[in-house]
Amino acid sequence: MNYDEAKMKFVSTWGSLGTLWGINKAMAQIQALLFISTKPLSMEDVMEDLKISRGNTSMNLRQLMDWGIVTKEIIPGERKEYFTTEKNVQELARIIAKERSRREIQPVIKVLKEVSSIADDGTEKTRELIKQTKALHDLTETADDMIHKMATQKQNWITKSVLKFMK
Amino acid sequence: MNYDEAKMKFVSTWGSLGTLWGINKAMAQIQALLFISTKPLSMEDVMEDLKISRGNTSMNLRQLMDWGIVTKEIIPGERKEYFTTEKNVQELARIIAKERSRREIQPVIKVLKEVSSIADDGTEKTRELIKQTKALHDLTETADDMIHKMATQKQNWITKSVLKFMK
DNA sequence: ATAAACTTTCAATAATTATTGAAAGTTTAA
DNA sequence: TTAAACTTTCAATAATTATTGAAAGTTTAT
Repeated sequence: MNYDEAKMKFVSTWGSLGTLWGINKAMAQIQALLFISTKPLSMEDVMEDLKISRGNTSMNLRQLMDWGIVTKEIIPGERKEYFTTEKNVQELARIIAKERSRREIQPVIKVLKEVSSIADDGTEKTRELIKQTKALHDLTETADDMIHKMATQKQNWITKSVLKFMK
Repeated sequence: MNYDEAKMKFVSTWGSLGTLWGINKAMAQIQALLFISTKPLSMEDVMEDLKISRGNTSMNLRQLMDWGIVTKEIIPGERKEYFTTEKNVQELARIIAKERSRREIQPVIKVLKEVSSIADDGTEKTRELIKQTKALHDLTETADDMIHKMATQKQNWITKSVLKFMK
């Protein structure tokens, strides 16, 4: 496998993994491209490389900036805008975990709390609803908390020692 | 909020969260319905409650069974098939984590390994590709490992003490 | 064996989501 | 100020994904 093949394979695989971290294909591919680039890329560069339209590129770059994963880079003497992504995987994981939590998990936790707080009228079905949504609430909250804390860890040793401990 | 409102709210919220654990809306809603039901439900019950077609119900129940989250229940003297879901949230989390890992994360780890193993031809771009995909490989593998181990924990104390430790 | 009760399959259709491209908007240089 | 270089917006369109419903398939009771 040569460089170009490897690059393509990486970009398309990472793109299809987009769903896993809740973003669309083009967005994930653009990020992947920037992630392995040795220098900032212009919109032109991205369009050509991924063969996607200008509008698509513009919108997805904007979204990546909203997520805080990509930043504009001004290159002196250049008219075009250039883009870079966070290159540190640990930091990348932190940002993604935080954003997904805020956008998707927190709202669900809120609903689970509301639903599990309805008045217990003594019927079996109400009791079951309360019991089960409460359990989901606790699980979701714990998992969210955990992911957040893990992603926040600046060093890796703690993670590794926890893993070892859990073996 | 009364029982019916709470139920609806829970089912639709859980449904929209489907994407988070990688299944579609109908599938997540069916699971949610079974999760708070005090007794096994027939296909008829599910169809009526969620207002979805027979075909849709059948296909999604089958998928839930493939995931290992839902099981058929034979009720003596009844012709219809009845369905139940795993009621223990911890066990549910374990199954979901395992399946998602197998279906989505493992294939990506494999590609990252392949891509990060190409020959280093000494060029800057190749070096960057190798370096960055290696970092992603390690991160993905560690995260996957971690989630897997957490979900496997039968008791909760260890999780709680780890969280406390990380505060 | 047959028919009723039920489930599955799958081509057609609907709903949703992503993408394009061209017009409108913005910035910069002269 | 104007025009070239560039970016953004958004209605139209394409691609993808979910859903339907009816025909085919299966099981069970008689």
